[in-house]
Amino acid sequence: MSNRKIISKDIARSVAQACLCLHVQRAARALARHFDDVFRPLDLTSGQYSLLMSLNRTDSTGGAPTMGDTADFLAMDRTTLTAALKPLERRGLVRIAADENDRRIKRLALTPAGNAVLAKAYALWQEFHGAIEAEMKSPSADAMRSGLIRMVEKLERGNG
Amino acid sequence: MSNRKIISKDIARSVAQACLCLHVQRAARALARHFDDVFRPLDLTSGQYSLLMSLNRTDSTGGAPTMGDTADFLAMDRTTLTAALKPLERRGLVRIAADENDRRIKRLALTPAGNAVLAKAYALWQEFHGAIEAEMKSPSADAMRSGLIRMVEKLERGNG
DNA sequence: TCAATATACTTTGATATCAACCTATCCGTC
DNA sequence: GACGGATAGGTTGATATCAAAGTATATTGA
Repeated sequence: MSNRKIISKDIARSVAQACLCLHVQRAARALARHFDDVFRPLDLTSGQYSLLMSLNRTDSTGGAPTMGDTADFLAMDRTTLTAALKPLERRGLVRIAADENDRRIKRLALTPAGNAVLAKAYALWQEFHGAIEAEMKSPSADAMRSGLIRMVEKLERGNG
Repeated sequence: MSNRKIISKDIARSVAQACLCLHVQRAARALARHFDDVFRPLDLTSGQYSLLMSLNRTDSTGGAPTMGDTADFLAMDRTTLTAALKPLERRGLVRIAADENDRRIKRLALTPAGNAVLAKAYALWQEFHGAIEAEMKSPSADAMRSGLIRMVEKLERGNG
């Protein structure tokens, strides 16, 4: 008894109800599939949409977003971003250029083609994202979103 | 003006605040990294933990969980599950066997080794998951979780 | 019976994800 | 300038993710 080596079905049930990891991953997969479908006419995934949209930002100095900057914003490993940019650069949607003053830094920018695709994707996003929020009723979506944001802040602070 | 082809920084900012896709993916990545760290001593990822824990269930007929059954539970594509099981089966943590009556169906089960690893992982999970919930204050974690669950239900119902 | 359809799962190919390790550049100090 | 440490990214290898197309088994209907 004291040296319990087997997880009972009751424990498994309670973990399945409580585990944030499980529910966040489930939601991530279901949402990604949904928006992958939405953006399929543009040959864009939901992750690529978030990445392209994130390039309309400035870094802490007001310049174009950098690799590290963007990876932090997306709560993504820097090496994941390197890989994720490759198909977008290959398609000519994103331009990557070394900073003039610090050759270590790479600055990311949307090309005109990237901007055009993003504008079309934004129209789709508005339609389908609005539908989801409407179905969830706003307060519930808001509570979920603020919980997610707070959780990421706390998780990232630890590793920072 | 009417044929706007460029996403302004203002629009990008509002999308970044509102987009559930972005915030759920961010949270999924941050949480996965965190629990990957937690489970690293057991050479287990957070996703593998959820998968192993999900095998302590019964399908709709009361039998051992099947592939499709488990994929649905995790809101995961069936082909993803096929791939995810391979390292676990190779390590001898999971056993996969064709159903006696319907050879199409594969039934999944934890091996004794799988159960032992899962029991150790569960102890770690309790400790670190409790800490996250405590930091978030319970009502906020609860609101987030129920929002996520409701969202997945609605998303999966559509595709069914 | 047997042909058509449906169901359960697999394989392949592309992208996503991260850890571990590596390279290039900058900065401070001597 | 040269060394040492710090910073910014890249590469490799393993797993995760899904779509498209495929295989095997079961069911249904003529």
